[in-house]
Amino acid sequence: MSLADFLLSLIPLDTEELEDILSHFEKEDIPKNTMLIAEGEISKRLYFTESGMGRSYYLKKDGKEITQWFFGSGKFMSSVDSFFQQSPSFYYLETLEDSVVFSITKEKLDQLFSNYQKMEQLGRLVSIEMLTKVVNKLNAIQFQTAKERYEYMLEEFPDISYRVALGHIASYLGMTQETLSRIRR
Amino acid sequence: MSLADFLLSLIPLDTEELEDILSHFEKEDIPKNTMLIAEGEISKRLYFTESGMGRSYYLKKDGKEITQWFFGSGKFMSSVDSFFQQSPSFYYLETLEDSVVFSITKEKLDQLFSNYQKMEQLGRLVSIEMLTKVVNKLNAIQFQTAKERYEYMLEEFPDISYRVALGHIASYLGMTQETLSRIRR
DNA sequence: AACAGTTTTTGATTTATGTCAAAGGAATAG
DNA sequence: CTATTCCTTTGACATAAATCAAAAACTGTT
Repeated sequence: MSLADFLLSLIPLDTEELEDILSHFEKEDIPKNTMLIAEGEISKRLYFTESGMGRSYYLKKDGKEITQWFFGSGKFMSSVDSFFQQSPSFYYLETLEDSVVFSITKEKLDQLFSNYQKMEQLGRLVSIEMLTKVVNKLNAIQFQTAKERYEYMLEEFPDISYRVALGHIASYLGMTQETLSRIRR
Repeated sequence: MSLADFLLSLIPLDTEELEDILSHFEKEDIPKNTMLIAEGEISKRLYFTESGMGRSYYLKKDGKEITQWFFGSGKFMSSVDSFFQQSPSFYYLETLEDSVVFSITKEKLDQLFSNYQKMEQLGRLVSIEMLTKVVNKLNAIQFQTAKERYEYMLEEFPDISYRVALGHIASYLGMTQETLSRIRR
């Protein structure tokens, strides 16, 4: 999904406004397995995924990677708190496939927020959508068996299950790779 | 924390604006154990908690209550998706203590959003703060032992642990009451 | 103060999932 | 095309936490 289509699906914009807003973003082609943000860095850019796939993850004390979220086409990805608070990121962000993204800096986004009330509104709508999804995942994780969690994932993100490595999905769902492998069989 | 203080802590407002914004809210005294929203209802109001405490919860298929979130002083409470999408609520919302709240309808809030860009901004900031907290909880729940989860709770919400029934906290943390009781000892 | 109801604690047992280890498959690079 | 590395599956065993059950400690009400 293109950024223009995404914007228009949430807020009405005339051609001029749309052009101006898009001009604040930069298109980038990013190869798979590229790190966009590392732990401890301050996230400089927010990325809109036009095509491809990314994930955020963090490292547990024992060094294990825990996938925190997957970002597919039509989604914004970033280390949310790091980008908005300009604080060191707790997460890594990387592409899992060759991706086309539109990125924007915090300064430019703030310009958009102050120039367009509609962009504030968009920010609010996107945040609430994300909040709802995270809450859904939390409920799924918190009181369901490993099998039910995998079924939740198949429903909520059907494409991810075959595009992404098993280990990434397992940690996303809060279980080991071995358990997920047994469930799938 | 009063609603006025809360607003001013996030966005600058002159006296007139503040007065006007506050006039859209209604103050209510709500006794403890009052149900504000039941499952299946469409949430009519968003509540700002000035004092007291509330929680949202849902029922599993087996009838067990799962606490989804606690709302203390200075927080907005509602069934987020139900209120903003005006869809049937998946959650119950109830007070756990006598509470003073300021409530607002969706129509009035939308008026505020369109009259004041600053209110859109506030909506965005509040959503992102909530998103960050939910993500933190998710991380805590997903890969920590029951004991570590309880410790996370003591840090993040120190007051809740002694104001709220054990069973409510246990389900919030994704464990049984018995387990939490053993951890506490 | 005593009762009824609720909430918390304690004990014994079961179970889902984690851990460790190794083998089998698939992907990537030279 | 072959070798190296990475990813997935399978097996045996360990363990944290759930379940079931009952006793003990609170709480509020008459």
